[in-house]
Amino acid sequence: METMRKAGRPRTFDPDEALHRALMVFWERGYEGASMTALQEATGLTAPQLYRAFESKERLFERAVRLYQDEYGFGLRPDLPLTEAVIEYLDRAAREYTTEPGLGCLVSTGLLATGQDAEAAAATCRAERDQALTGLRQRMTEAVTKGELPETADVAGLSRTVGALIQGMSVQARDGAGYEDLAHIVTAVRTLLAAFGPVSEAR
Amino acid sequence: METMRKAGRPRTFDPDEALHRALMVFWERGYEGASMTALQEATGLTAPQLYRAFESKERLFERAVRLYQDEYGFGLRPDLPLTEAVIEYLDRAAREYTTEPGLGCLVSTGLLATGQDAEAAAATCRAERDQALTGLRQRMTEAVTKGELPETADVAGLSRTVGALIQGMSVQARDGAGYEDLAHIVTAVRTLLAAFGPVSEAR
DNA sequence: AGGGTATCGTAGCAGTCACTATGGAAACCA
DNA sequence: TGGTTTCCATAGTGACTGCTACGATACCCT
Repeated sequence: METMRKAGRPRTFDPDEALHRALMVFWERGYEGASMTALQEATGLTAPQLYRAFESKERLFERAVRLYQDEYGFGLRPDLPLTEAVIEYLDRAAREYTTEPGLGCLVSTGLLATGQDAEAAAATCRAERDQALTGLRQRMTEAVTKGELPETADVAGLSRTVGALIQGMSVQARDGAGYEDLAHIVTAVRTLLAAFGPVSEAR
Repeated sequence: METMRKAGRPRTFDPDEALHRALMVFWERGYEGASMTALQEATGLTAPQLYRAFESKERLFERAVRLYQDEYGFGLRPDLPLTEAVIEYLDRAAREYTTEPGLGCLVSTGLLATGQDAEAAAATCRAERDQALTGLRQRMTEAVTKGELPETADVAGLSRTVGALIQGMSVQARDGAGYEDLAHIVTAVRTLLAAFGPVSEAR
């Protein structure tokens, strides 16, 4: 399916590629730390080009976050039993956060404290974090109804705990931790969860 | 012990109070988000007053972080058995991060991604986080030699895990979580650790 | 009283921020 | 070919950034 030809002078650049490069800058430096001039240099574009294609720095950031979620985002695998899914989730985070750019998670540690001018961008990240947390909680309530977890299980607590671990791993990845460092966390959690192995397999 | 009287026109303000108010601004908005004008307004001081007293924005931030650690910082209580100390630590974090300003931990979530001009301030926070992690690890190696933990215990893993939980709790506090929310994490961890209760009490 | 010293308030520094006005150029359709 | 549309590149915009020169002022010590 070909994109409809439109009138007017055609673009001389690929917006998707520009967005990807902008994402990398945001990922590395955060929203406030990524100046428009830095974004221009990284994309090889002029300011008007960026603004015509993405409207504003905030919108560009929103698009970048969406691209990040599409390209690098992940969640609990639905095809695994809950405890295994949690372990796989944490291990995947340990791997993803420490490989390639090694900058942790853009959403988790991207935008936490800012000036009031970046309020909208901060809200974008906050919403994304809330959504991730909600996803965890939903999966766990499912697990209770499926009998994977006992009725007495503290769903809110477990989901927030896993979320906190992910976010903390992102912080540590930003501080230079490698996979082998974060993998220790995964094994520690595995050991802790192993004590509940019989529970997770009982119905 | 009186502070030595010195020559020159005396200060018309209390540097400690100014530092405290500056800390609050940094805490709320982060290093980059806290503009000098915002700091001036919060302290009620002029720019030259701030600069004569604190040299630069970076040094002011360093001082603020040190004050933060003195005033709000905490660690594992050495007078408790390890597992209890961990629980107390997490519960205290849940309380501290969500009460008063409710902004989480300045160090954990203060400065993660920034432009290159804030590199020094970011290094300050990173060093502080490393130190916290080291403190946890030392306490746990002690616990192994004391027999509180088995020789096979993964000290690096446990310390990083507790650190990650703390950092994650700070993120969630910034996102608006209250004590009751974070307390769920504490109880979840307590439940998980309870499975190892016999271990922590065996020698 | 007068020198030494460190503060004061006013005013403004150069540089960067995100963003845009403007006129020409390259595609479309009639 | 003319009209329309959308892009291009150049060159800025005002507002804000962290920071400081400057002359006056208020304390100490001799």
